Amino acid sequence: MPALPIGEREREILTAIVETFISSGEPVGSRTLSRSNREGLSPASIRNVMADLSDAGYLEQPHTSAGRVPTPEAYRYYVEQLTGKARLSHENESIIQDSFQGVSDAQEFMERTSHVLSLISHNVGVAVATTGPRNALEHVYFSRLGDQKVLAVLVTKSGLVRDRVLRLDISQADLDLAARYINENFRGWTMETVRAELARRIEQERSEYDRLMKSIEQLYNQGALAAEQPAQAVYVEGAASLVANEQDRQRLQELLKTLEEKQKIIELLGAYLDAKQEAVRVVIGLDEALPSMRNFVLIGAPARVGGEVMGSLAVIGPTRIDYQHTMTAVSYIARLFDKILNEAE
Amino acid sequence: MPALPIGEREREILTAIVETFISSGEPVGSRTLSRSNREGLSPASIRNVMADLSDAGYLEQPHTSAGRVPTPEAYRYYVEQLTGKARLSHENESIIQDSFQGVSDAQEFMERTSHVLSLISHNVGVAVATTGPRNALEHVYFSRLGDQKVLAVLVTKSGLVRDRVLRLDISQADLDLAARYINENFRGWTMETVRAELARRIEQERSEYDRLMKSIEQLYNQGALAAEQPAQAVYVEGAASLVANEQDRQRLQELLKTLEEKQKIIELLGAYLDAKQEAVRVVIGLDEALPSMRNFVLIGAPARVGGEVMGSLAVIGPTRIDYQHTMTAVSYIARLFDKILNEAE
DNA sequence: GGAAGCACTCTAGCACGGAGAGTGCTAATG
DNA sequence: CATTAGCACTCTCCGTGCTAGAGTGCTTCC
Repeated sequence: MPALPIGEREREILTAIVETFISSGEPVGSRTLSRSNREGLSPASIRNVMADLSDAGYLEQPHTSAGRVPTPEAYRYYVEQLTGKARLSHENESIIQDSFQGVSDAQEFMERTSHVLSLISHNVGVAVATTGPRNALEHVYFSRLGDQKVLAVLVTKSGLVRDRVLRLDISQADLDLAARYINENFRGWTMETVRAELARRIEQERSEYDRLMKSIEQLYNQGALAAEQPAQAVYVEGAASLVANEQDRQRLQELLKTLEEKQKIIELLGAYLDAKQEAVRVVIGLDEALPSMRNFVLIGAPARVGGEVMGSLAVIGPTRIDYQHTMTAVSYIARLFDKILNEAE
Repeated sequence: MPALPIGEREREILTAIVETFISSGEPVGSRTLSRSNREGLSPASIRNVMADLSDAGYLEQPHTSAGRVPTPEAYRYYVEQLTGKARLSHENESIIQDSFQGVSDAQEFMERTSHVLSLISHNVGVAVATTGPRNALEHVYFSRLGDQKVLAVLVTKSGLVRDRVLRLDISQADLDLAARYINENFRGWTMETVRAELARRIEQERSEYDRLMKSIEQLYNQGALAAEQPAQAVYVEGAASLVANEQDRQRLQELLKTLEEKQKIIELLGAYLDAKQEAVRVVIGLDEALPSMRNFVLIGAPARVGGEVMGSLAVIGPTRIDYQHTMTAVSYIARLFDKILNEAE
């Protein structure tokens, strides 16, 4: 694959091919391109450039007498040179405004986000609300449910609620003491420091017989304070749109199956959307993370509140996606998230 | 459609047709049937019976020279005459045992249920956990999250947790008083009586200036004690299996879309699975409730704990579904639900 | 360097025809 | 008299052959 110095003409033709293919879905021929190209180059000249772009690995031909199709490389190049200055359309803006009307907690925001993203992008909208280790503890809350069972509720500053039932046999009085101890000592700490500090204290006081610490240790061991993602906080919507884009039934089936594996979706977003990045990220070709998602694209961003990552949102779609508008929508919603949840606290 | 007195021979042939069609998916011809039929009737005799069954509305022909396909009427008849004595296969039994290992709350049970059902039936598994008005209150719990926001957590005896963020400005002290009042007075009551009684007391003491009652009224008005279904407690899994069964892409798309509308799924189950019914219910033809589900079938049962309905579970699939095994699995899981959650309380 | 012309390649779509499966009817049969 | 064998008929499915169309690469000309 010889490196090609991409000049103005090459750039123009490549973006034209990408855009035409995105909107038509069919291999782009030199004739078609010559007609739409404003400089009025002849098909033959375009063919020359196309041949070069093929050599350089930007274009592919399904078969000898077909037009050209962009490779992942071409999409990457295309996305790179997008200005990113597009405004959200009025229609989409009002969809978004309507959808987030009255929403005030992260959980609910994320749920709507997946819906809105799938609506706007006509693809799969994904949103994950993370009860991450960096979230600040608001309080915990334990309640005996019956023999051997304790309900643990963990509330973060941001209003995320994580509940789980533990198999433990501790009296309500002891549970109350434990909750009180944790709330009084650790309110406002991040979950990760709470856990670390608790582990330390448990270790330290193990020698003495301390009823309180013993309850706490049991609760701790059963994961009462684990802040990982509860499965139901992954929202995926718009699977139906895959039907229109994927011809191969076998693959369609695999895709749908993958989308139902929430854990994989969490990993996918986790792998590509890191906390540091500011803007929208576009990942072309998801096969590294998920083999079934070869040829798929992720357009996503972390969801932050005042610098703290609270989750992520993304659109998953075929390489043939409207990059510009989707990126704009994702970035808009990510900012909206910060705004709405900031004003709340 | 003349009524046909269905005799032994008709019954046998009809069930044979239904079973053959379910397993092959292809129109059943008289020859095929004659071969598999143990009585060894000739194709010609079978044709006579088939003609009668067609007249009576039990069979249809895609075209003149094709075999016969059962009508919804035929499926209803078929299901009716099933003995229901089938045992769960060992394989399925161990799938179920493994999946519900360590599960102890309703929410989690339901989540797994949708998964297991889709796995066993190779169709769409659906489960809804209802925080119904008949659930008994364990306790409520309010926490101020910041300006104007209050987190309300409602826990039922059965371990269902329902949380929501309310827009209210009440001090934490007042919230604590309100929670305490409710917990002390109403613990163990059903949500519907709690709400009724609270409404009564609020009304009664409206005249006097009572700070406590005023907080409670605000909380009440904002729905802190509303027990309706939160959207995320609907679990749908196995959409991928539709791809294999539905040829028409247009319809496939509609189906997937419908499955994402949780509200519709809740209504669907609500409409067909009522609390009184004991056993598994089979509904053939869902087009009344959901037009996109023409030709689809629901096999479901309410999920009870000690007589109290806590949700419902069902398999949704094409008319060409393995009724016997699916019914067995649904009924088994419904009983398991009662067992697991009973032992818990 | 760009454009025009031309031979070549590959696919999509359609008509055609035979094989196969299934039916309904009628006449023969135990 | 119910059952069956036989037969003519119908309809789909599938492979074949053909054509139109789109697109390419290469060579030649400006």
